Amino acid sequence: MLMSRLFGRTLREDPTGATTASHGLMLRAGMIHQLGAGIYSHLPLAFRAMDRIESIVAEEMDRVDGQQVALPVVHPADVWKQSGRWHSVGPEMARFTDREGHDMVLAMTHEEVVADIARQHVHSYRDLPFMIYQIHTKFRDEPRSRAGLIRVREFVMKDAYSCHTSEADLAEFYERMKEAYVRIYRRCGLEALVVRSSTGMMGGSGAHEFMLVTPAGEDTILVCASCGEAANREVATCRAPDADGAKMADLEEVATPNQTTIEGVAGFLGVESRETLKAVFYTVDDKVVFVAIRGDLEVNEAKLQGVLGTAELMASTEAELRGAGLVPGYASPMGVEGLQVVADRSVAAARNLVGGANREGFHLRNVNLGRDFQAEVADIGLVRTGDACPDCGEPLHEARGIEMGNIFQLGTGYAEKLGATYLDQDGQQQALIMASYGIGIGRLFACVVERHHDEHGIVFPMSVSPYDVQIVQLGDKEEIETAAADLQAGLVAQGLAVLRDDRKESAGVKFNDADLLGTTMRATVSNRGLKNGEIEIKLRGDREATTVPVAAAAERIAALRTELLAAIDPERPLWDAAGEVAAGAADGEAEG
RNA sequence: CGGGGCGUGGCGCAGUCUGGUUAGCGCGCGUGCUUUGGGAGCACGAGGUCCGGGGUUCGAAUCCCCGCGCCCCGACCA
Repeated sequence: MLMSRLFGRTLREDPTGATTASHGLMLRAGMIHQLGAGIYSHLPLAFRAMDRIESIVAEEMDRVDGQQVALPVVHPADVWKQSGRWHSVGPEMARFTDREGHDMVLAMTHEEVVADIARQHVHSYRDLPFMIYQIHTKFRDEPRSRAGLIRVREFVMKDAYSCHTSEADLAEFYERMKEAYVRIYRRCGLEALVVRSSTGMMGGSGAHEFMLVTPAGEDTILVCASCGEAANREVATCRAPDADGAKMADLEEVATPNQTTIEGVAGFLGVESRETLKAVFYTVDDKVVFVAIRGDLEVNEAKLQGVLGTAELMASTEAELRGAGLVPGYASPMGVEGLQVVADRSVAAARNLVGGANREGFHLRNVNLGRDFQAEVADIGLVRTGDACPDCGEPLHEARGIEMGNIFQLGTGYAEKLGATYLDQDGQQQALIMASYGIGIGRLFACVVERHHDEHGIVFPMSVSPYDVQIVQLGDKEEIETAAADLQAGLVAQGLAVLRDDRKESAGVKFNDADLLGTTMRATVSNRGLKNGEIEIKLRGDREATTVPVAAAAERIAALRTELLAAIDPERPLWDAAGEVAAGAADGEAEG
């Protein structure tokens, strides 16, 4: 490819609104073009990089016996109604009606479609297990897209689905997929931190996410550096606080005029916030739920959703509280009939807290769960840095991460709802046990750039570089052009993807553009070099260049590519992701 | 959905508060000459529904009203 013919233009300045390195660099390199909020076109360079990522993904999926398919982007709503997600999934699913007035759906995931296929193509345990995958476009009408390709509404995703006859078989395959995912990221030059995660709208029994640790991330993860426990904050747990052995003191009403916040009450009464009872209210199915937690802690709504068995948590309005017999700012579950009360473990462990008196302007001292009110006790606290690891008790560390992929154990839910069954060895009809696995290709690409760049531009790993080598020819002399074209032909003959900068631009412009685009290898053909019969070779990530005789250049560069690819060992960690969290890397500045 | 910001040649911005000629600047783009190892110089030139629609006014990029779009923070989220 000639640079003069390459579609897409480089920019000298970051366009407005680029807040992350990957977004700014992709725009400056002319790789992406925004059509609307969270909707991007991929121009040639991005397409090529993503194509290489897709090849890596496909190879690893094939390696664990996956079979590639193509599933529809537009679905009749029927299957979604059968699974229940037509109703349970919110406006992030795009819906429309076709000309006949039938409800239709733009695909955001494909569990239903796979279950539908399975119910017609899988009849016997002999057909199982299997895994099929596709690399295809998804649309999710996210409430808020951000940061270039990191969070978009339309995106290319590798989604895979496996079906099994037993939980044990699923668990075994799930581990194979986990390894395949880690290999994919390593082959793209990234080390993933595997964390436990929420099953979210997928449902099911367990899930993991693959995080790139970076301050540009939008998820918060908690990691134990000593035992390796790692979880998304949504599901993170910590050791329960030790029970306070103090004796229960008598209830005592105290006046707390105009003190409706934890800080206010604690300050007014001269106690610590951890000695108070925080009340939070959610309305579920038109009923107010009273949620109690120690005053210095926060409620984790994802965990609370699990306890309440609902996906819809709405903060209650003042009117709803009054309707339930509660006094906002001074609320107490004591003496309120028919109120569902959920208390965090911290409340069960504590003694003699300060809580509301359910009377305007008054609080109660020495409130104790069990004696003064009853509640369902659960772990609903938001875990923070320094909390004790649930496994080993050492302090947990907090960091930001980008979710590069996720895997879900779905169980039999989808198969049961859609009637995807098979006959087992005993002739009994059984529901398929399913799992699904996703990787956003564009986001993974963004992660590569996020992690591999410097102040001049992208520094592509060999495996992902849109072109293997960029030839920079300096000067417009005939022999330069000829030598550069010969080198290009030689490299192409060796099977390399070559970008040759044949433009009539100054050396500075060409070098800067080469740095910006990030092509892994650079070959400079210049008057200065040709005088000695040499061509200069430089890796984008290296400071120093080397020279080789013109005649040997193509072979040397091809060999270099082979070496660079061979150096990628998907079995070996690229860096210590957990240690990085413990070191606070993702709270401070970005990595190079 | 709540809060904030922005919308002016391809990109980055000024001008808007305080209405007043042909709407500027830098980069980029075209042509010519000179230049060619880290974002060259000179000259000439092209390129604009000032987001859209109403309104106020002798006169609107500028003031008012109603929309639309995009970005950021939060909520939410595979």
